[in-house]
Amino acid sequence: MSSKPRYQQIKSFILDGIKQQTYRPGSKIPTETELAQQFEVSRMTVNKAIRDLVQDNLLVRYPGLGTFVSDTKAESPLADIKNIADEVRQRGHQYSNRLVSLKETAASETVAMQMGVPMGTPVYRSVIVHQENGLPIQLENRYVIASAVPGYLEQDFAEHTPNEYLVKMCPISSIEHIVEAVLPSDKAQELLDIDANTPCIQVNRRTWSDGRLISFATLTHPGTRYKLRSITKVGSI
Amino acid sequence: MSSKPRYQQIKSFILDGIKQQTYRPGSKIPTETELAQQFEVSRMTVNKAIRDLVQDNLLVRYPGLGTFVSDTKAESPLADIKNIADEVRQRGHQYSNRLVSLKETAASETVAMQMGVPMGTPVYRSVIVHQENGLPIQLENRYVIASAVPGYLEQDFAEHTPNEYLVKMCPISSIEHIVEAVLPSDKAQELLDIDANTPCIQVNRRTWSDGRLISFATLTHPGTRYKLRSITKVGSI
DNA sequence: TAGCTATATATGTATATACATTTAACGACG
DNA sequence: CGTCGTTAAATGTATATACATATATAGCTA
Repeated sequence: MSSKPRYQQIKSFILDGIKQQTYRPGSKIPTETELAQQFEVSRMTVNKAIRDLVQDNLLVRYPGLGTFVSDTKAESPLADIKNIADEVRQRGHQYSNRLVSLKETAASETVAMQMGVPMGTPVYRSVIVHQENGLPIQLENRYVIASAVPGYLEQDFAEHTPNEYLVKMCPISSIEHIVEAVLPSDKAQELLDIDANTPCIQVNRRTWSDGRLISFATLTHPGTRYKLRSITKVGSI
Repeated sequence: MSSKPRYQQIKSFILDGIKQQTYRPGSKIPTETELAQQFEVSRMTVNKAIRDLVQDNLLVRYPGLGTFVSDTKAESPLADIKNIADEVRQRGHQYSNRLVSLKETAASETVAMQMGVPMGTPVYRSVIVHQENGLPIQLENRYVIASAVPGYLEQDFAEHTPNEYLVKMCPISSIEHIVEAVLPSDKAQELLDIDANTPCIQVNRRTWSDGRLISFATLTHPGTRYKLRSITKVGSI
């Protein structure tokens, strides 16, 4: 019956303010002292809440000035993969996809391990083939923690990808990509219309929202049809 | 003349311990209380130092158990592949390499195109096999604009990688990575000791210093022995 | 023997307080 | 009119302390 920690409540308050546009990008949020008075907590508790949000890139702080809502969306290496639909359209090509499977299931042992949840936890699983000008370029096999994204099964993925729905529902705070080279499984060969000897890039992606892991996906691209590109600005060395 | 904050000194102490392998991946570091006594600071100060390192994915904490050095693969936002030597050593393994070729040459047509210089421009070319515990894990084929990095040929690459020398010589301002999946060339098969059907990740990397392109490299990893990992904080809402 | 119960240990949260550092703004002075 | 110094405001660092929570272990009990 323990309620959430006080600093979590303050985080939620600020997060809501950002979502509701009460605090707009670039604008100043109340000072630590003000929030401490408002919530009747010590300044250090407010400090912890704000520190967390700074870590998530939602706020920036300037000593002597105040705390402000970030206006820059951190440019992400591998950001391109994030929105394959946009990427395809940006090339002036036609994007389409084919929903192979979409259902609620219980986490298997391997899935449970990847997602750090108990075996049998309810998850949504979707299998989608993304196509560029009708040619399959990516096989997406995704698991989502059911409790985190209600309404996932009712989505129409013809127009919007599952990922687009995800980022709309919960603010993604962190993404992990593990990239490897593999040969395609039988199922992948069939769905991507390639033969057994076509090397593929496989991206294993996990996303977190506010510290909680909410999705795990494997994205398989035929090496002959797809490349990942990332440009990184380096501060100083 | 202000010295560094106390918590920074404690961070450095722990970081050094990790680098020197005093604290190995998976092992337990001293408790907050112990560190507080050792440094004669309050527990909260130690807490701050450790929190920072947890945020950087260098440590993981378990309530009731202790604080441990992460054993996950070097968190390389692709940019950090640059230091494969460190990455290997951080895993507690032995790094070595084999210099296959190192000489000055004139840019061929394809190289010239990749680097955006006239054909025949003097470049240094090096071919190196990087090894983890004696097993080849990366084939590096690198071209460097000769005028940008004098002394490149005289380097001893046994201890330091070409990349380490590069970043020491010129401050890298930008890095481009293009990742693809390929099957290895005959030469790559031989040097990496793999067969023709082993899928490989090939990273094509170009680096700029102060707006000028200074190097182009292709890094080939057997998919069975190497994965790229990247974690990205996202600021979206 | 299986299971329950302290108990010790280590991290997690929270408070009240103090002083340091950074920045903007105001005002006095030349 | 511009410059310098003071002050106020805000975040940054640090301490001492208290209690909460999570985990493993040892010992007791049925």
